[in-house]
Amino acid sequence: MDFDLIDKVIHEKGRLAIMTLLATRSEWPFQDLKAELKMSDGNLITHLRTLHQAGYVSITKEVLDRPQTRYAVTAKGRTAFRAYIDVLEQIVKQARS
Amino acid sequence: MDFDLIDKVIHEKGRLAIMTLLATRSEWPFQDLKAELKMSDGNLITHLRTLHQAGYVSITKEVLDRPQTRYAVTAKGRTAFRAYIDVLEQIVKQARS
DNA sequence: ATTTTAACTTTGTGATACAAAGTGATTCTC
DNA sequence: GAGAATCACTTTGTATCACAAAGTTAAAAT
Repeated sequence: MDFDLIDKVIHEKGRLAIMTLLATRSEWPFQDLKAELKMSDGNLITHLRTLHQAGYVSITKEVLDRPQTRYAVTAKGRTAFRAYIDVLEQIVKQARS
Repeated sequence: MDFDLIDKVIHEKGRLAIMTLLATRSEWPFQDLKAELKMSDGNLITHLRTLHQAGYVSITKEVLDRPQTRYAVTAKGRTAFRAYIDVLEQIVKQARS
């Protein structure tokens, strides 16, 4: 098992939680993520920026009633997330044997 | 899914690799761990100390031919590791659904 | 015009990973 | 017995990072 396969961008409690959420719906407004994750604004946005810079998350800014920024997983993000989950699965499998 | 269940002591690439190795045998000499993990002395020993301070790893020092320090998982460590692996499994399961 | 809300940015603290180099003790080699 | 080698550290330094708290900007509601 090569643990260097672990994607450090995803392998962080906060960002793993974000990616897991993002994977379940096509889009998430900032406020929803914040409510769900109970992170501070600063912390949440920093993680989102990190994911965005890695190309894993897209950002859509729009002003409807109030300004609303929506976040979504990109194709690249989905691939990376899937790969990360595969690695976790391998680790679980190995640990159970 | 509550990502705060993730044990930060184990949830680190290096220490996860160490725990995974330690779980496979009853005891590991320092040199064997080093050879297997390809970490620097300082990095390896720091992670081992972190694991030891958490009560997850025991240390046995002995001088045979050469000094040899052997590391092993404690009962507490085994429980924590199993719990961690359970969390990973939950994450995998959720991500796949 | 002031307040409120969303979405940031900035600042600061504290922890941590990691490498590289140094230390002390023991043993092997000559 | 002196010097080299080996093991297991420790120390030092750098760079990154998580996270909280407080400040900022812009738009909309009152």
